[in-house]
Amino acid sequence: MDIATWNINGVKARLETCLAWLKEASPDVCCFQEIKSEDASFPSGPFEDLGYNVRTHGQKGFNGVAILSKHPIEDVVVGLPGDNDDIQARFIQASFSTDSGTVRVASLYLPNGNPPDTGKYDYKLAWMDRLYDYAAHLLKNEEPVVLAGDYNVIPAAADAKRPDSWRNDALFLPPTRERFRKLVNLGFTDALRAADAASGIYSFWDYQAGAWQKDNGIRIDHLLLSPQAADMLSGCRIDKHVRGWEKPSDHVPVVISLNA
DNA sequence: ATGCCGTTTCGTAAACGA
Repeated sequence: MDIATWNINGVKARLETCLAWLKEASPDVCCFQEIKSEDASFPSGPFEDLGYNVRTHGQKGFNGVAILSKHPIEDVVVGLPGDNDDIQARFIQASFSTDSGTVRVASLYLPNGNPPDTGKYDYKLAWMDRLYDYAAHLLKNEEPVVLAGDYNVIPAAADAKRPDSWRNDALFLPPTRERFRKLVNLGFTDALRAADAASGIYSFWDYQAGAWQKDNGIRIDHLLLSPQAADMLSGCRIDKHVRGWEKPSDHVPVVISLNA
C-alpha cells in the first residue's frame, strides 16, 4: 500500500501535472495540500477516471486539502479538532480497511507562520499544539496512523541546503522545531528518516532565485507514522524528478510503502 | 533585499506563500 503526500500549489494550475504523476506512480492513497479550491469546484472527474475516490476540505483561493484513494473512503474527519472558530481548511482524515486492519491517514497543511513577529506565527504554534493533542488522542487506539502533509517545518539543519538562511524563519525557529520534536516524541516515526539517514534530501525548492538549479532545497513535507504503521513500513522515497517537469509545484511528492 | 517566482482573486495590483 503506497501512500503519498504532495503540496500541489493549486489544483487548477496543476491538474495535468498531478494526473501525469498519478499515472506514473499510481499510489493507493494520495494526500494533496494547497488545492486552492472550494469543494464544489474541485475537478474530481479526471481523478475518478484514474480510479480514485476523492474527498476534499477546500476554501476559496487559499489552503485546502484532499485525500484520494483507490480504496473505499470511510470515517472522514474534516478540519483539525480542537477549535471550532478556526475556518482555515488545513486538515482532512480518512480511514481505509486493509487486510491488516484499519489504516487512518490524515492530509494536513500546517500554517507557514511567517513573519514570525506577527499573529501568523502565534497561529502556527497554536495549530501545532492542537495537532499534538489530536495526535496523542489517535495513538490511544493503537492502530496504524499516517499523519501526512506539508508541515512547514524544517526538522534539523540536515534538512536544508543552507540552514543559516532559515535561522530566523518560522519554518526553522526553535519553538517550531521544539513542537515538531514533541509531536514525534509522542511515539511517531519520521518515515523518510527511518528509510534514509542521509542529508541533502529535500521536498521543496523555491520558484525564486534559481533554487531548483542550485539544489537549494528544504525538507518540509513529512509522513509521521504511529508505532503500528511504522511496523508496516517497507520504504520511503521522494520523487524529486517531478520538480523538473513543466509547470511544477514548488513541492514534490513523498511516498511511503506499507505492508498492508 | 520591502528583491527574485508562481497562483489566485467580484483582478489589471495585492495578498500569500516559504
